[in-house]
Amino acid sequence: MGDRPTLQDVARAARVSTATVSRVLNTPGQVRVETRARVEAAIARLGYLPHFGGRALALNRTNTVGVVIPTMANAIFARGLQALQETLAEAEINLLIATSGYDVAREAEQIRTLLSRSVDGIVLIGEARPRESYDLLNSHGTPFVILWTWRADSPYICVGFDNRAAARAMAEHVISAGHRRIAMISGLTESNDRAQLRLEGVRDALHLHGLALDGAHLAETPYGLDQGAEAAAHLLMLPQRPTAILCGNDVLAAGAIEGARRAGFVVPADVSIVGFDDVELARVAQPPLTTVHVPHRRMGHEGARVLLEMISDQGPGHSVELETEIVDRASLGRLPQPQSA
Amino acid sequence: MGDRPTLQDVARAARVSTATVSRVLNTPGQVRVETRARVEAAIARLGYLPHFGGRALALNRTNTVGVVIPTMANAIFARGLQALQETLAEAEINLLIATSGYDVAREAEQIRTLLSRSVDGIVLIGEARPRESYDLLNSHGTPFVILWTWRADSPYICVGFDNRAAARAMAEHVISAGHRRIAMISGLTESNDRAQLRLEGVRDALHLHGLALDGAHLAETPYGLDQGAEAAAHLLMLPQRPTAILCGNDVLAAGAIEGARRAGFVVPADVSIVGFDDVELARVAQPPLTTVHVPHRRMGHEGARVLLEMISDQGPGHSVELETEIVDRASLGRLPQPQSA
DNA sequence: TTGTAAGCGTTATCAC
DNA sequence: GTGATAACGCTTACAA
Repeated sequence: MGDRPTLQDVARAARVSTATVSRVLNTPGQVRVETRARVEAAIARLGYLPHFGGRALALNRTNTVGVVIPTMANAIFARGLQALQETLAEAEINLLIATSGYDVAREAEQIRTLLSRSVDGIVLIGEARPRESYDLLNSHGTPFVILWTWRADSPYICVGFDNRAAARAMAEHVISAGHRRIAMISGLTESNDRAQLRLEGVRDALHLHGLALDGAHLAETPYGLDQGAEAAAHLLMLPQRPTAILCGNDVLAAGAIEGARRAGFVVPADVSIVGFDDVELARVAQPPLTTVHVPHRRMGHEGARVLLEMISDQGPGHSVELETEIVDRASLGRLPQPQSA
Repeated sequence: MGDRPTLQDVARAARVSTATVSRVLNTPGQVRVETRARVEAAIARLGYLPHFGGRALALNRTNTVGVVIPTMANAIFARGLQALQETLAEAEINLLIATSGYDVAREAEQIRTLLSRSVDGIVLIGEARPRESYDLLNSHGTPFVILWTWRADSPYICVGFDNRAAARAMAEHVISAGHRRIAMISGLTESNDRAQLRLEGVRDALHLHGLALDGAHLAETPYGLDQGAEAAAHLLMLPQRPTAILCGNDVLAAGAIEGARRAGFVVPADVSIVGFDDVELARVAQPPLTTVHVPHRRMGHEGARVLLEMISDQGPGHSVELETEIVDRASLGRLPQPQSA
């Protein structure tokens, strides 16, 4: 006990060579039935399990895909991962998960670790990272795909959606509901391209309608229920009180609803609040959140599929653009159209 | 590109032996400064990263801990994992995450995979699994800890809480609020000891008060918002309509609130609904859920700590019982005490 | 159909 | 301080 049996041990027990045991494991067809039976019996009796390190060394393949996500605490990443894993599991591939805590230096470190482990492929979130990380990835020739974002002219293989366009569409939606005094609670934008793009998308739409997001009406805060609540309370104290608050994700939005309620405002009668992501929280919040539905499961499945292709075909891979969709629930209210634009 | 540099390559480039390069990497103090500088330059220039497989073979250690959870789609596991990972990361240990989908056979398979990868330790959820899995674990001598459950007489190292006692306490709480017609929406109990224990705990408390949970008042369903809603709608159609519904977790409870509302009932005026876990959903639901707070972050941190001890000291490890706590929010209403028991 | 033996990239035990 | 060299467990020509 404690001393793990090796191929040698199995070979001895079955009175064959290690090569034969290896064949039983990998190409059982090449072994005579009786020999095979003897070997299999020995394997079972000893509780033998192949040694991954030895195999990795001999094969230069690990059947492992690595992924670096910002955090597992955000349900949307966890759920995307679940989908990713389901598809990888079908190909008998395991997932090595690392987190960066939204910190680029930590992410770079995690990428090194994954490469060091000879993962067959890597999944990353978003495009924003130092050149060195991309260089390292390329010099090792390890295929990688980027999730949660998609741009027409991205030099990388992306399986995701256009954050900017999606946010712009949501802002348009809010504007066409009659809102003019609009505020935003954004996630931290530093080295988070999804947050940046969503903010830009909102700005795009406002600009198109001759509106703007002045500093006072933009709150930037880490994702969290409390942070959303606090930001909303603050925005609602402003002299030019917003009639609608766009949030960088559903957690912030759910928090914002709570903050608004505590400050004595009724959603959406007094203030409209919309989210982004469409997680369970959006459906449970009261009023239920009008939000942008992100196809997180499809993203996971497609991402896995594309990466698997790159791994087996050694091909360049291809990006996939996924569609988002505005889910109209009840947190967005309609305002009478103002007389003058 | 594509062909990863090895220790040999670095050694050649730095005009030293592989042994010296290895020393620079592992025990830099033993190498003369100038030699070290030369080697480090070569490492940087070549973009060398140690080969994990080779190292695993030579060291018989992988700096990896494996964990098998039912699913990442449930936020509570994802969050527990996040905490687990934070503590492991401090010890430079990586997490290999596998999911079982609440299926014991798949879990057994995943345990084999983890052992095959020579993980230094394993984290499992709950105690319910076939003897063979435990035998395999023991025969390999790989330390493991069990999370999410704790029993005084468990033969395993557990870092968790007493699910039965916690559920009993919640049921007592509901009873002492005056409820007598009580129903439960449980998660699937087959090979899920947490779900079983929570159900038993509720039964314990009811029994103590001369009450019982007849078949009609017990719904067993997979975790999910829709499942909770459906189960609640069904229970509320019963002739002996329950005044309180205990749920196996917060997702079911949040769904139940939705189901009750859609069926025209007001929570908690018409029916009280309580949950278990205390995830974000509980706070966001309207009315906010009265639920059992599970210290998922502490569980992750403590679990990691205990496992790390077992790995380094080779000691037997020790279980840790964590306390749960009832969080009173607004989904539990008080009923006038009935005249007769 | 089976066995022999080289090689995968690292670390560790020796000498020097 | 540094260099040979023998493990570590596995796969895979090549031989038999």
